[in-house]
Amino acid sequence: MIKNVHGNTVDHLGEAIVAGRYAVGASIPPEPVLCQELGVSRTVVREAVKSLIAKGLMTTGPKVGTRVLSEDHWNWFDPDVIIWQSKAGLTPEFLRDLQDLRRVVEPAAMRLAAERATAQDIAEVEAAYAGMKHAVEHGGDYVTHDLRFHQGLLRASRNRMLVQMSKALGALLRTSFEISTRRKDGPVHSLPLHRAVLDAVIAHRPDEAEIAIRVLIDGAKEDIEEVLASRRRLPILSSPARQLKAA
Amino acid sequence: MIKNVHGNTVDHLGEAIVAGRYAVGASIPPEPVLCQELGVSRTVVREAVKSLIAKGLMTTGPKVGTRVLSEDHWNWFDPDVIIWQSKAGLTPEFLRDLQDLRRVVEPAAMRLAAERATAQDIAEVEAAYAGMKHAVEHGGDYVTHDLRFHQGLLRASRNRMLVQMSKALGALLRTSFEISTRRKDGPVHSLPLHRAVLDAVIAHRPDEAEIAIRVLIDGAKEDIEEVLASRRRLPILSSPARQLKAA
DNA sequence: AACGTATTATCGTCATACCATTGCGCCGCA
DNA sequence: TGCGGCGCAATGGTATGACGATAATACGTT
Repeated sequence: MIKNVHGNTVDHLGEAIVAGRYAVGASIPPEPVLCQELGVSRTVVREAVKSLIAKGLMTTGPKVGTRVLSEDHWNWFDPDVIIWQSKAGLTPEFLRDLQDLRRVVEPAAMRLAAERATAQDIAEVEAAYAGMKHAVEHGGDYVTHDLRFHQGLLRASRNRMLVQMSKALGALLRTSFEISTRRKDGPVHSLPLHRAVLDAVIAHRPDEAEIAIRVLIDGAKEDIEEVLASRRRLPILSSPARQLKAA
Repeated sequence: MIKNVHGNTVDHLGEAIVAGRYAVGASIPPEPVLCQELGVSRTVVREAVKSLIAKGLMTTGPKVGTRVLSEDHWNWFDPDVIIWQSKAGLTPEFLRDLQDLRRVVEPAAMRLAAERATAQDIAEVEAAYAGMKHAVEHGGDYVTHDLRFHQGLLRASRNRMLVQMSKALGALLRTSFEISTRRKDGPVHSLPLHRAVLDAVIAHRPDEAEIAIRVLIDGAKEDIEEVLASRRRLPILSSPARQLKAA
């Protein structure tokens, strides 16, 4: 498990920062101290910090130390940052922001997908749909295929920025889907809705695709809010994001 | 000008990669060679590479070398990546992607802003508007205030993701605005349109705000397409993005 | 009391050495 | 002659130590 020291160090520090374990604006322990705490060389610490700087989490300067930046400086579309946030605990604000984003991005992306999707794009999404259907009928992993379905459609929009978002949204979608599927009959209900989206895209009907995805998202929204409301007393949702790191 | 070695190295490599000077999938020269070419130590090269890895531009591995990843792996919302892309030359595809994104994001953001904007948000945008008005009436820098206007409204959406986009969109918006203002009477025409957006937000009317911003964006779209079409024979647009680095 | 200078803590850069991984070619064997 | 395993070496990964640059702090001078 102790594979590469660098990655572990970045994760460790990134998680700590995103979790708010260091106050924003405050200085992190000096390099030599961190070296000792983490049991790694200064080289590793410095390279890890450079990575975090690149992600907008911190700044450094001689004598001023290494300071944590405020949240509106992070690169919120960096998959790592999203994953760390997921692990740190999905706050209502974070879920709201992401849900807003989904409502903004996916309908528009479906419109573009309906105009631009290639045969290969469609084939991939069909495969994902088949997986979902199989999971509903014979049991199995529904969420993974659900994720592939949505990301495939995002990719079909043929817009680099939207594709980037599909990566960033991965963690949210997975969480969202796991919440939705927690309700009995969740998949059974949502399957035809997915079919409607896909059919509209195949038929090159942007308006229908947009409407269909809206229905889907709003359904998920209710599920999330419901679970969120009942979670006040519950512990943090176990982080499902780790599995994304492979991609 | 030779301030910090690290930043220069990152910029140098980042630009080279985004400009396509290294074929995707191909290996970059080994570390020692880069050290010699750039005249810096191996430490600096490694830290720079770590930064670029964090931005999704490359991967490394023992013996396999440092390979540049394909475009759909970059973090397209990283301000640096956007700037490098701008410097490398704004391809029609890139402009199309960003224009699509603007059409997707800004109307939705205006809706949210109309619902959530605080008094301070409004004040900032009003200040920007005043700057625009002053520039129109007495001459001066119009584009900078135009940029502040739009970014202020994005921030007013109170959504971290959208705020992040406002930073990433900065380079595009500036370019877009400079193209638009190149036409005589551009500012004179767009000023009342900006006023309409701001008024709608102040009045908390999401629908009106969305419509108003749509008019604004579509106007800019025409300008961009026109300039783009007439640019076939012209050299690359001089990069205006450098000035954003201060922020 | 105010200002300028000296101190010093901390990051920035460089240099060197050795470890770990892995692609590739060599060698031996069938 | 063909194939498979084994070892070499290239390349990034990590560790260490030294010195430079910078800016916050404290001290001393006016």
